[in-house]
Amino acid sequence: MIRRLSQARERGIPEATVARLPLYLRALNGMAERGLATVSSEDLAVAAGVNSAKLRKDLSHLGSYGTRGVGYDVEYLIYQISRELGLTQDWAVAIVGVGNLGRALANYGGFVSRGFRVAALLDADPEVVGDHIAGLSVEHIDELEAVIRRRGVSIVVLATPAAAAQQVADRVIAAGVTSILNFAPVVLAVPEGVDIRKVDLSIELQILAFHEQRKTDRMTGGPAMAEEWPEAVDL
Amino acid sequence: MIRRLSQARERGIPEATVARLPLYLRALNGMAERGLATVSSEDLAVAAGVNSAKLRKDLSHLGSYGTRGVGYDVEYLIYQISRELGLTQDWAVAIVGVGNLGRALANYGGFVSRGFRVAALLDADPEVVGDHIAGLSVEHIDELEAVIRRRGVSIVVLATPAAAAQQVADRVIAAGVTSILNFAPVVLAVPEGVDIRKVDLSIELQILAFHEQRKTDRMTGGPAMAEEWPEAVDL
DNA sequence: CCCACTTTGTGCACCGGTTCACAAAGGGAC
DNA sequence: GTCCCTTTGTGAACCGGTGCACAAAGTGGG
Ligand SMILES: NC(=O)c1ccc[n+]([C@@H]2O[C@H](COP(=O)([O-])OP(=O)(O)OC[C@H]3O[C@@H](n4cnc5c(N)ncnc54)[C@H](O)[C@@H]3O)[C@@H](O)[C@H]2O)c1
Ligand SMILES: NC(=O)c1ccc[n+]([C@@H]2O[C@H](COP(=O)([O-])OP(=O)(O)OC[C@H]3O[C@@H](n4cnc5c(N)ncnc54)[C@H](O)[C@@H]3O)[C@@H](O)[C@H]2O)c1
Repeated sequence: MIRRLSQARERGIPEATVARLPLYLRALNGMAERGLATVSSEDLAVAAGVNSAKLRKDLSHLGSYGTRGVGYDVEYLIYQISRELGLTQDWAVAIVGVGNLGRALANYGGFVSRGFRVAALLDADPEVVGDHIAGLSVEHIDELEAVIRRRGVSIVVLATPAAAAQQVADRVIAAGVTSILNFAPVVLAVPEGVDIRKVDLSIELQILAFHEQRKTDRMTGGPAMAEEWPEAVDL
Repeated sequence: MIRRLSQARERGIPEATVARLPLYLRALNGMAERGLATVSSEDLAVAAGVNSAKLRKDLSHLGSYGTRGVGYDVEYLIYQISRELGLTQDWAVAIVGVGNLGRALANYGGFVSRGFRVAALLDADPEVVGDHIAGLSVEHIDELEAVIRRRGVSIVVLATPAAAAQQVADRVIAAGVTSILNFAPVVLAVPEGVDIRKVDLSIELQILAFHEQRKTDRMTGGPAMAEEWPEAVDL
């Protein structure tokens, strides 16, 4: 029986599933706070905003933790998902680039709570170095490698200007970090084995604008059916 | 010939393509600045960090703008992508919730440049209302509907605490907005026809942690092959 | 102990998206 | 005008992911 479970979990959870686990975890935490002991896939799916079959399939990748006819034990599922995501240990995060965004991130309490700890703030600007933010003193970028080593930093958040991001990423990777969350609007080139995730406000807005345009086009009849666009367009 | 193009563009660009167009646009802008007149799919693909076949297929959804044997005209392609994304008009954006994050966003110059204009800042805290940020005065949330109407706001950025997000979203949607960029860590329930995009720092970090754990597991031999997990785990 | 009811876990068909590989198209040299 | 070279645009195979639908498993009541 343990055999069957091991098989189910066979090295490798689909990427799409991994991306949803934090969502389930958040919904479950809400339920735990409200004192629910068990939850059905249907209810949890609604809370997480997904289809219940998808939810069950996702959870089945971790093992067989539900009880047919009953549902899932909330606390136990929280534990299993947390463990799968690696949230049972805590992760030291460094923020590089302490400007508008870097400060907001440093002051943000929301992620300190769940396994992540801001362990260092780094910046190149002598004006900024030494500032105290969220209980930390901003250190100089020259200290990067030393800080990463000393504090056991394993995840770096990049909040520098775009022009500096690649160069900082190179140093961070050379120092042994393999997980980077990048806010700078550049495509970072990184060696195999380094995970980059990017958050790009400007892209999100452009995607929204695209759909918004479609919606209003539809309203106003849109571009004519014939004569889709001008024969030639000068710039 | 126009017929064939119209057909290619037949109402509906794949979502995955839409999400990449801003990336191409950014790469193209860099090239235009460096004075390049034309670019091959291969070069542009490298700059955008994608496969060249994918890039060509993406662009083919907009029309047949390349020249075989030569490549794409940089300026013309910039224009076509901008137009497709709806960036030739400018979009009035309101930011609701002017705390740590809202301020960083308001001060951020990066997206004002490309078709987006921060037209209003709104907050519920009387302490914050009236503050001047990035040339705008923070207005009270009670003014929400009036401000949306008066300034022609069509995209709203939500940067309130999670607890307030749904309620603000409801009002914003009731006021006619159908495009929302949500930074609050909640699943928003919205009617059909409203586009929500979310940016969730905490989820990004959790995904990184998952992979980071896998990497270090691999190093240290990982969880034993047999006895995958304890028979029972108390909480 | 058995039956009716609930809910999980998953086989399977389907779908959007990716990638390969190549025919078709255009440019430039002579 | 012809030939060769480059590069696009796309057909087709493939792949990961989704959602339906249902058998299997477990619960609770009588
Ligand atoms: N502020 C936002 O809302 C926002 C939104 C989306 C994206 N971004 C992106 O995030 C990044 C930061 O934005 P911001 O508004 O905080 O910019 P900012 O200019 O306010 O801050 C950047 C900080 O990085 C520091 N820095 C510069 N070079 C450095 C280096 N080599 N090493 C270490 N630190 C260095 C600067 O001293 C500064 O403190 C930018 O790339 C921006 O495009 C910002
Ligand atoms: N700061 C970050 O780096 C960060 C990162 C990720 C996610 N977030 C999320 O973004 C949101 C904002 O974060 P923050 O750090 O800026 O929080 P914050 O508390 O600094 O700011 C929130 C602001 O929203 C205002 N507000 C509260 N209720 C409101 C309402 N009903 N209408 C209008 N305004 C209202 C508050 O007055 C406050 O000014 C939160 O949901 C947070 O979880 C923040």
